[in-house]
Amino acid sequence: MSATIKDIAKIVGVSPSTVSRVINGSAPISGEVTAKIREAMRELDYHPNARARSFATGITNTAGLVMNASNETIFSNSFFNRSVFAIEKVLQDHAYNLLIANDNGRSDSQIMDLVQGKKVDGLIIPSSSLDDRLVCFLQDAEFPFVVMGEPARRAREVPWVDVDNEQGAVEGTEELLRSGYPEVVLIADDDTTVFAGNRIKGYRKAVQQRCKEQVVMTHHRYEDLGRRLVKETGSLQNKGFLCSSNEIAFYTRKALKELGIAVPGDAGIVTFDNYPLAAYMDPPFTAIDVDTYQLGKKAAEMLMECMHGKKTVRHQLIRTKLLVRASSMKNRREGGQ
Amino acid sequence: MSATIKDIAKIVGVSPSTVSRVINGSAPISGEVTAKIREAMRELDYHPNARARSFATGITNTAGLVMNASNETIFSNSFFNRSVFAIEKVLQDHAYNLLIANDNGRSDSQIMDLVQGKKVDGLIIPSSSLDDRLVCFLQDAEFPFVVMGEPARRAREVPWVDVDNEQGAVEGTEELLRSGYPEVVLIADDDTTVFAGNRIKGYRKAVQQRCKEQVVMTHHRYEDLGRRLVKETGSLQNKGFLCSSNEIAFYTRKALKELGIAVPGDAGIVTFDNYPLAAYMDPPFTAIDVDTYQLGKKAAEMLMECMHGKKTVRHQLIRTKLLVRASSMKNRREGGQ
DNA sequence: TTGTAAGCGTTATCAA
DNA sequence: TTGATAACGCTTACAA
Repeated sequence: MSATIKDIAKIVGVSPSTVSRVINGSAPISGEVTAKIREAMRELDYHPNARARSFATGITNTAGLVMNASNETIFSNSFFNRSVFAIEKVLQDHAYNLLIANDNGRSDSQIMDLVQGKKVDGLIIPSSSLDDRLVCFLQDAEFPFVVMGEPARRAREVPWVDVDNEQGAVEGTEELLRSGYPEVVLIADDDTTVFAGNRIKGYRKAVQQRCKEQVVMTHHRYEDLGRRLVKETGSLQNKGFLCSSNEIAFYTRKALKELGIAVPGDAGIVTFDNYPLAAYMDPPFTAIDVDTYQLGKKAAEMLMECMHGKKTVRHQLIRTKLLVRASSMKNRREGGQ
Repeated sequence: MSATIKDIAKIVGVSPSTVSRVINGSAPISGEVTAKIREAMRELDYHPNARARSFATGITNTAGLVMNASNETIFSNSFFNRSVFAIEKVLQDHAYNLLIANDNGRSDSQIMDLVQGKKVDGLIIPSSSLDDRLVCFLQDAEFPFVVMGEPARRAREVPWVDVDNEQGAVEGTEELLRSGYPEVVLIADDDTTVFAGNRIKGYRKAVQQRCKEQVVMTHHRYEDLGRRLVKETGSLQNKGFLCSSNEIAFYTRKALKELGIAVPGDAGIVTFDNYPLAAYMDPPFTAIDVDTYQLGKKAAEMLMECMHGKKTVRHQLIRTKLLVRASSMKNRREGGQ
């Protein structure tokens, strides 16, 4: 068996509490005793038992991250990866561990189990996993948590971090207008999610009075996109397309090609999200990039503050960054890398 | 404060141990008492304290997954996501939790901390994080662990799961030969990693006697790829290219285009890995798909067995699957989806 | 600056 | 089938 605090105490000839105090710096101990204890710890290769410690203190030094795997997009998505990396880093800097749980959507929620079983001191939860019942539960328990993504309900009373989708849409739209496409069309899968709503809001803000609003919903179906675009917005010549995903952008570009409309030149494309896909398209897509590392970082930092009882900013938006590539230009410039 | 086992005991008028036995089914208890205890647990909304339990039993019911973030590719990579999802699922089915730790490569390793601090009962470690020192440490401690990816050293004495890169290379090569490209060239970033070595091995096995071996290393540099290919292998006409990554495949395709060589038709491409990128290329790339879900699942299952002391298969290869798309065909068939 | 002793919630050992 | 009692390793009043 591994050495315990008692073993150290015995060897040095002090009480266990003294050893504990040296380990935690929780009380002043004479230099001499401290040195002897340190020495003994090294000799016995002593390492504090985190289990025992967390049991004694009531603190686990662990935060939980909920992933929502019902949402398949998480996979094609570097979102999760970078966020996890960032979260882990922040936690580690505070000597916290990261527990990952999957929200299987069942009622015997794993999320509640983490709280009730006292397995974690705080939670980071995707907005897709947040329902009223869970919010009530967490609030009743006064349990620290942060939501990733602006939630559809109770957004005011719950702390969250999100990407500034509105700003991203504004910048994407303006890029197309600025490049010389007088009309900009927003193409999204649907308008039911909060993030889609925010993108539409930003788009509206940007086109306001400069051109007419044209929003097309794909409902996740991309065959026949060209014809639908023509039907809903008229000629595609000289239009800029603000696409809400790389996939939409791909099918838009394909539709335009089939209709003999050059990109860039005859039409421009800007897409949300910057997966490797975007840069490798022909032409490379101008993208509204989301810093998911930052998103995770902010979420973790906010959670750390919550767990330590600090009253702090409750909502944070991460700015997007426009990566200008060929697809949004107006005058075709071939030969660029 | 939340209810404890003692509260239940007091209400029902039994001893705490009896309550514990009902909870764990660790000894036969009369139906009547059992019912009363169950009832009381419901009434007080009792949930066992996992911390206390793990302290008492010495079992954390938690497994650790090490991620190696020094390896940037992890990000563009659905690898990690799907594997994590699978691992979490297996663990959850066994009532285990998943702890994520980042290997920061420093000597005060977080990995060792998990073991020494008794935070986890077992570990899943990427081969990139495995060095001799760590292996010795884990073996000395007789600590259960499984490696993801065949390790470069000590492969025989350590349990691991990996993708069958050799088989994948065989199938990819054969697809190109079968399609009618008499010469197949393998393009890889380097030959220093185990997985690259296995791919080369598979490629060699497949071309053996059917055509001459032509292996080109990019060393992660892709400008000028066309010229280098010509220089090292001669005319690119009628060649099949087995690319070790989607990125290589992209640049190969680009180079061929610039040289006026049609894909498919004049040349064929098969790529390892099936990121969204591959399917969205023009033409869509035939891909050697890696089931990372399966990889994670097997790793977790193997770990569960290790943790429960079962002697079991120590090495597992996950078969790859060839997804045939347009890029490996011989006769151009346009118009297909 | 240090020691004593209680306590954290659960399980496990021994008796009954 | 049940109950005492100790034990798990550490922290933390309270005393000294």
